[in-house]
Amino acid sequence: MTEAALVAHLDSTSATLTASRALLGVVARSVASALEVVTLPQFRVLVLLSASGPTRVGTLADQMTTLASTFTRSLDRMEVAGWITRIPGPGDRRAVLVELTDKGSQLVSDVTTRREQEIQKILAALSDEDRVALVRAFTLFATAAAEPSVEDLLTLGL
Amino acid sequence: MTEAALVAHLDSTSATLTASRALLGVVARSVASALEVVTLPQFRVLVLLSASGPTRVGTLADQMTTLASTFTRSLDRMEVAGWITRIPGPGDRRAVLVELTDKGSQLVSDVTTRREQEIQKILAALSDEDRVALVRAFTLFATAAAEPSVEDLLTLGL
DNA sequence: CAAATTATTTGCAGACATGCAACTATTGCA
DNA sequence: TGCAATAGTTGCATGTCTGCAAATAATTTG
Repeated sequence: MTEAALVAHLDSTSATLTASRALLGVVARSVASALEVVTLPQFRVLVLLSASGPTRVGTLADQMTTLASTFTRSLDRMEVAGWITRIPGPGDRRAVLVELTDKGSQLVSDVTTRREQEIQKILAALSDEDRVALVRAFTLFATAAAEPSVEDLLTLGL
Repeated sequence: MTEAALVAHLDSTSATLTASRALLGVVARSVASALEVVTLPQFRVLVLLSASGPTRVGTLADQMTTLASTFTRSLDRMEVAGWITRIPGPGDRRAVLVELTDKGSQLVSDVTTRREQEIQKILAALSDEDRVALVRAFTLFATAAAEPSVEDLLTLGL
């Protein structure tokens, strides 16, 4: 690698770090309001349900990397609070499906909406030309990066 | 806004959201290992200390938006675990400064290092030309996004 | 100098998550 | 049919965070 290329390399790393911080700010702000009414682990459950629809207790517990016993009790609290409901599993009568209530669904979509709105506001500050360049750059990056796993994203609550 | 511009706008939002997921995956993976040895609130404290150096108990408590009483006890645990030390405040003998131990400092820098390494690996897959475009685009984005506040970043632990 | 203020800690109480072990209900296999 | 495996819940114990009120020590103000 030439020296110029090396410098560009370091430069791009730092620019990426900065962008990641800006992005985290957006994410954090969008989630903040939800975290006033549910805990982070609970919000993660809501996000999983929002993405996958009604899911077995055990499956969710696995995805959350918690013991079933822990998870059952967390579900108890979430059910009392009205974020989810338990419905009998189809076929296997041992299984229990967890389903988002309207209220739970709303909470997740509020967060998503807020996030999208803020990103649009940011993008609105750019010229059409810059916006095109940005889309290309983000796409390049996303392509080069491995698709993040569910667990990875859940670490941060989304 | 013309219809075409509107479409481009929505398009860039979705591209940004997609890339943000990749970027967040990187951040999440970098933090994950730390969260095996400290809690999220504790890691936030370490990050604050890492950024600002020795800081008063009260100042930290404010930044963490927790009561001093809660915070004192959290510090107790962190001190026992060896992440921080308390040193007498200079001048005011009521004050107590919190300072990172080498161990605590190391934990934070491990996370940072891991994140930088992964970003570099991703960027290495790009051509020099693309990398330059990316630096410019990410910088644009970070600039257009308001600088995330300390509280915003702390919401998610960094 | 005495009184009010400030910085931190401690007492007390509650909510949530975690882990291990035991228990119930239901399935599936021999 | 009978017994092992599976899905989920419950008992019990612990660790962490959170909040309010009161205590302690040191500083500042009148």
